[in-house]
Amino acid sequence: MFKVLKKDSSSRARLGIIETPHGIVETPSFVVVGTHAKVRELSSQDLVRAKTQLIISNTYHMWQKLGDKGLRKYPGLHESMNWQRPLMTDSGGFQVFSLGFARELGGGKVAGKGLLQQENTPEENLVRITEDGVYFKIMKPSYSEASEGGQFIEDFLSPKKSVWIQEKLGADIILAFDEPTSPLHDYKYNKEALARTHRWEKESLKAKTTNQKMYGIVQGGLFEDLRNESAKFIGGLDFDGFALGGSFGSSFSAPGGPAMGGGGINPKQFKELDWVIPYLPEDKPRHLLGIGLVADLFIGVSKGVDTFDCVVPTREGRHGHVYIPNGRIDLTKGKYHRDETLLCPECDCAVCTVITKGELYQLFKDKNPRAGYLASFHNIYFFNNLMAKIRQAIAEDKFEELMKKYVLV
RNA sequence: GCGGCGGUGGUAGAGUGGUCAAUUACAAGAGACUGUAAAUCUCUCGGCCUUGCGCCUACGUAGGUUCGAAUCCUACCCGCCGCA
Repeated sequence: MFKVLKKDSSSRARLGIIETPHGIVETPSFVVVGTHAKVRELSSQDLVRAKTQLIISNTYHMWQKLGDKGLRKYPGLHESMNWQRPLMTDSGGFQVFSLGFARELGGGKVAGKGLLQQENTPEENLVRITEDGVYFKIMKPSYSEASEGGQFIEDFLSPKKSVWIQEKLGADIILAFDEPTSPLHDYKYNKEALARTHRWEKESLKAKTTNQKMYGIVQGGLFEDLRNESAKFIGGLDFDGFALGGSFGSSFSAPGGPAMGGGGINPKQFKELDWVIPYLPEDKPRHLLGIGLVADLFIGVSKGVDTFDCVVPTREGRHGHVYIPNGRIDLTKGKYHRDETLLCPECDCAVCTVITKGELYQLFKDKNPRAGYLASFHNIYFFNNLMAKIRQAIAEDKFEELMKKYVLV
């Protein structure tokens, strides 16, 4: 399924190919997030034009959307999305965190960073974790009506159920069901959660009845010995690939080096990767879950990560932020009102060659959906293209050189 | 000309004696966003500064009543509507 074509001489970076029934993925690669069987704003044609190789959709959300009945007669993500290229699905494990402790404790999975509303306004934890699986508190029939009547029900997601759903969705690569913890959780809780996650992952593997490829997920939070233990345990199971999940230290999310408008970062700080990757089999792909700012991508690659998924290019694009070679610009700022320069002159994507910053500014001000569409398109292209540059650099033994431009001190 | 209604911060529009520098929305400014309940969320938004529940100037203009007025009274100016 996975072939390493070349290893970088100065780092753990590697060039590879993931083979799937729907084609290959050249790695290192960025994975575009299409949670609801749709990358927001973009058509599958757009995604191809933006050099997308692999899309990740979500088990929990598709399950909520379709129900068990709908899933039984679902034609599969490939057909539904009109995407005949590689696909993967997340197991729903992340929602155990994002709808649970992320709401209750505040903050995101990267230490010191928040999901939205990081202020001290604890929200209701919608998740009840048991040893066998997770109960999600759902407002039905719709969120808006729920506030009046308070019609809540609980839906139960277990490793077995997650795998069942993922088999109905039919992605090429599926993920084991896990429980990510918050950076705010202590050692004791992480240890308990890790034991649970390890058991759930074994159950996930056992529950699989198709020939879809399944990745195991390494957890362990911010604790070295737990990460080690998890990498050894999960790495020793018969998964087709491995994902790194859960919470990460605050070194992630740094703006990067001068090329990205930051002061440079120290790769030694990204310890969670060093703790884990040496214990994972060399001949299987490694995916870093939900991480993907530009600096993170470079550091991840240098430490041996093959694929990354992240909502940043699409979400921030919709919010008016566009990634360019020397950082990020906010197109909703008044200074772009009459800016007649192309969005990103160095970029050869379908948007940048045509539209100016001023035009995009106006579209954002008009709340024209086209604004988010164009910005998302460019961002995805930018991320995919950056990964292509990284692959080329590894092939030409110039990875370190390229990384210096973007992230190093 | 007479009568009625109304003139509030960038805009719209609340407030009809004290808790009003004034609800709210929009606009504007700043920030956040990492396996997407996220085309979302947070903060600022009269001026000044020692950023205090501080000082000053403000609810068409000018006076007045009152301990106290965006709120009541008088005159004037302006706008809309009706009648001549």
